[in-house]
Amino acid sequence: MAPKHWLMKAEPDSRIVKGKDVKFSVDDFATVSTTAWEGVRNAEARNIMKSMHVGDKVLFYHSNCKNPGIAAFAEVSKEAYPDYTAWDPDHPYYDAKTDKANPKWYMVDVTFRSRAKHFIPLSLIKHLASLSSSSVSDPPDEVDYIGKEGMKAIKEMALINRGRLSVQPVEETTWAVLEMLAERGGWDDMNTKPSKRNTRKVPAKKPQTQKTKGKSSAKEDLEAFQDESNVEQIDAGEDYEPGHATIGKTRGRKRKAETAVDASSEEPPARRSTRARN
DNA sequence: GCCAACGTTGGC
DNA sequence: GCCAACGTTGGC
Repeated sequence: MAPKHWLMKAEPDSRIVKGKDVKFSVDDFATVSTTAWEGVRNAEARNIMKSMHVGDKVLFYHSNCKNPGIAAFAEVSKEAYPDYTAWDPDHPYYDAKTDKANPKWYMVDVTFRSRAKHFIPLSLIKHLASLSSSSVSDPPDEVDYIGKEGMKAIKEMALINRGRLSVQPVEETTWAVLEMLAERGGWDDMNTKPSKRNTRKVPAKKPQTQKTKGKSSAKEDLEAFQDESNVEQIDAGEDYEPGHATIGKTRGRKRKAETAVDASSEEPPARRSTRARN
């Protein structure tokens, strides 16, 4: 089967959780070469990882930092196996509600391939996405090489529409566009920042209740991640065992959140938002 | 550090 | 099974 494409977020800046630094930057990644993507504690992201195969392509994304964006290219090097860090009480992402007899959290191994020659800032991606708000538009001159199709592909990225998903699918054409951007660059003199005014502004603010809006959009593509079928227990220590540097350092995967979801059995199909938006 | 967006929990 | 309250993500 042709390799699929994904985007995975890590935090390049230091952040201490339970006394441990969860930072994992592109430099850290290049140094260790292969890392166990532990710490994902969101059911949808976990299910997506379970659907990955060796050889699938991964975009390594810098999140929760000054300049978020795509920093490197990587590849899945080991399919999903139980995330043993969930059972370690001292680990930043320990989850008391899961046990070895019935693993709840999984991780894959990801191997570094190359740095993006031109770091692709989220601000550029968002800027391009905003240019074609309604109809499909031509790209700015600086990145005209991505074409209209490239603009469309970017606009449909989960990164734009599902901002909080830490592990997300990337369409093949979108991958090609991003690869091209990383290779050619050209936007350095472009103003991709939203400019002064606060883009996130929303009219009347109403503390709660906002969840009502319907953004139904791009979650359709996320279908097919239900999985069910339990990846059977695979021993976690094949390439490096717990306690090894890779783990000691911990990366900045997603934090906790989530739970419930499966409880007794494996989750129901594609549960993304449970409820939330409608 | 703020806070909007949105995912999760728990009462009913 | 709905939905308000709460907690987290992550851009800015």
